[in-house]
Amino acid sequence: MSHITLKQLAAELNLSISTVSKALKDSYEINEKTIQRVKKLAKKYHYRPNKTALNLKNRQTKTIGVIIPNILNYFFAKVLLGIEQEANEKGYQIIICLSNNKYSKEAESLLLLSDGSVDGFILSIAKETQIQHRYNHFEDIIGQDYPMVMFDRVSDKINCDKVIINDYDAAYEATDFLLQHQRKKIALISTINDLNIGKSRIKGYIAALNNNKNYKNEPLIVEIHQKTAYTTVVNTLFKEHNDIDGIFATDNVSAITAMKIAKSNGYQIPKDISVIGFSNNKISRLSCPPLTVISQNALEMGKKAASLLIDRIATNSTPHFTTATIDAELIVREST
Amino acid sequence: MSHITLKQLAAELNLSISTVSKALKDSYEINEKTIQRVKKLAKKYHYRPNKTALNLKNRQTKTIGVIIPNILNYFFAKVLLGIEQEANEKGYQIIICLSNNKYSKEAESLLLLSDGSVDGFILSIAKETQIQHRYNHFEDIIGQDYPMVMFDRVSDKINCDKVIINDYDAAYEATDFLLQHQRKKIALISTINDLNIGKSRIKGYIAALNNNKNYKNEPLIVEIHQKTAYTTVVNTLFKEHNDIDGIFATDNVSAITAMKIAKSNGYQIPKDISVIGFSNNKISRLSCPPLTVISQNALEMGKKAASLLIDRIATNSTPHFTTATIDAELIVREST
DNA sequence: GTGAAAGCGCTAACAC
DNA sequence: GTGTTAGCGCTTTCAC
Repeated sequence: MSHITLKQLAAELNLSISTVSKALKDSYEINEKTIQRVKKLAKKYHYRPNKTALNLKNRQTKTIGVIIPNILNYFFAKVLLGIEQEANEKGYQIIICLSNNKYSKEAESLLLLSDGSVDGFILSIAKETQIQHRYNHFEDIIGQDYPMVMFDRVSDKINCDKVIINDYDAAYEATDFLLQHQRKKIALISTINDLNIGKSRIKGYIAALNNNKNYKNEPLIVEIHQKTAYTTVVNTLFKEHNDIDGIFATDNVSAITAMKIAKSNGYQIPKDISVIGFSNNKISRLSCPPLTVISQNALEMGKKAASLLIDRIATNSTPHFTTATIDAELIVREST
Repeated sequence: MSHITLKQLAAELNLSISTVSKALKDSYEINEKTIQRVKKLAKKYHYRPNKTALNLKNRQTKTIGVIIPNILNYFFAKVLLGIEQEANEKGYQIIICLSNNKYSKEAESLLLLSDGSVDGFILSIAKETQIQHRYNHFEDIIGQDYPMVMFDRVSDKINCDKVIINDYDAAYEATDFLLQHQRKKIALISTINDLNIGKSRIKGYIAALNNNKNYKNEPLIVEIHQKTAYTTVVNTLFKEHNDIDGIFATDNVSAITAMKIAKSNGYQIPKDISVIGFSNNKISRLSCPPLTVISQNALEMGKKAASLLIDRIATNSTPHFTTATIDAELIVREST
């Protein structure tokens, strides 16, 4: 990190700094021989323009701040992959902050990076933030004219570009798929009831049931609030409703836990009970049986978020914000 | 991003820039009343010192470049989590690049960030890089005096700080555990034979077998080279060796595939066959039966890597590099 | 064809 | 107690 500077090159060449700078850019002003001399020495010392100096001069960093609730979650990891690909292609770097679903960490990250460290933000709202409806930190950032794109977990309250999937439609489709397969009692298991996306999925589930004339049962919704509670909650569900023949879970840990318990209770999958999960991650492919899921197309979401942000950075004037919807997709495997 | 500057504050207050700067820092030189006036206005405009300007002035970025082979891999994601935690605590930000196990992307990332964008690097070598033994890009970076810490997939050829687990010992322990449970024919399945860590794990496996006087069989090592080949390779293994009663896999997809095939062939787990995987990830906890694994303590690795790097950045002189070994741990579940 | 100077936003040594 | 100046490394306008 003892980088050579224009100043040092200029001194060694007995030229001025500006001449060296121009020579390196093949300026028409500079004598061809000088250009060669300069380039030769620059090469020798592996000269590269200092990024920080350029950032200061250009008043931009070509860097995007990405704030993600949980990097161990396959969905978020894959969105990040998409963001990184698109950003790199457009010449941007990614600074990553992990909110761990905490409001405080999210707010702090936003604050730390809003000192000119980045040109804009891509984020998905932390669970705690969404539960507490504390959006002031987002408003602050937008108030400072930082471009911002929210994905997946977004909020109506915030005015910015967004990338989402249609959770309502996806849940509707999943539920309807179960109905098409003559399922008579379908339960929904959700760990994310506090989130807007969780609420949309419930609505889609209910709508699908209501729109089906042959379906006789009431919606049956089970909430899981603690990581430790999966097994007990699902056990209770099976105990109280031993005629369940379909499960739609808003996450795969729930779905797979349900399959395990169903199997241990003697159900055959998918003969006696069908199960659909959410997110096309590794567990869904490796579970037994492999799990039918709603795939959110996380890579596309990431790419779209990045391209929206970069466009916004380029033309920071436009007043109209867009909400892009990425198609979700039912991937049918052996659990249905 | 229309940040207010000292200059603007100074103009509005009819003071000089340096007075404003000092006032904001409670300098003893400045009149208390002036300090208050300055602070009030600064607060009003939410003044924050421009990070880029500070970086230029201080000749450091307080940013670490992290280059990771695959963010969808739970192990790497968790290491990243550890790096982020430690780095944030010490006031550093993380720029992330994903090499996708490609040499070209790894080299390019290193190049892009070595223009003063970061103060140092943390990375795990891309698979392709390790297969091709192309380490010139690392040497370049070190030659430029950039501090660098490698974790998990490291190379003897490169002189820098490292954080690893003892793959040999871990594999030895896993194999020995199977031997203690009277397993008579233990196979090793590896997807990472090209990697140094893969080779160490094989050595540990072989050593454990050799040191056990009662073990009669030869080491039985199966390599998987393509993502599509898991099922066929494992099927062949079972066909050729129907007396296998133990499997140690260097990754969990192999381990779980093996369990699936074993089950479908009528084996009971762990009665007829025991299986051990590598990495304490979600799949290992949710598989049926839950998989016994070697846990690499990824979070600790990340933290250690970050703290090593930050120490190195602080005192860039020291000539001696350390290799920290993080304890791996056998987590026993129901597959053994 | 080359160089001086200003400026990006900030800090700090040094005047006054 | 306040201001001037130089400098971090670079680009670019304007002189010569």
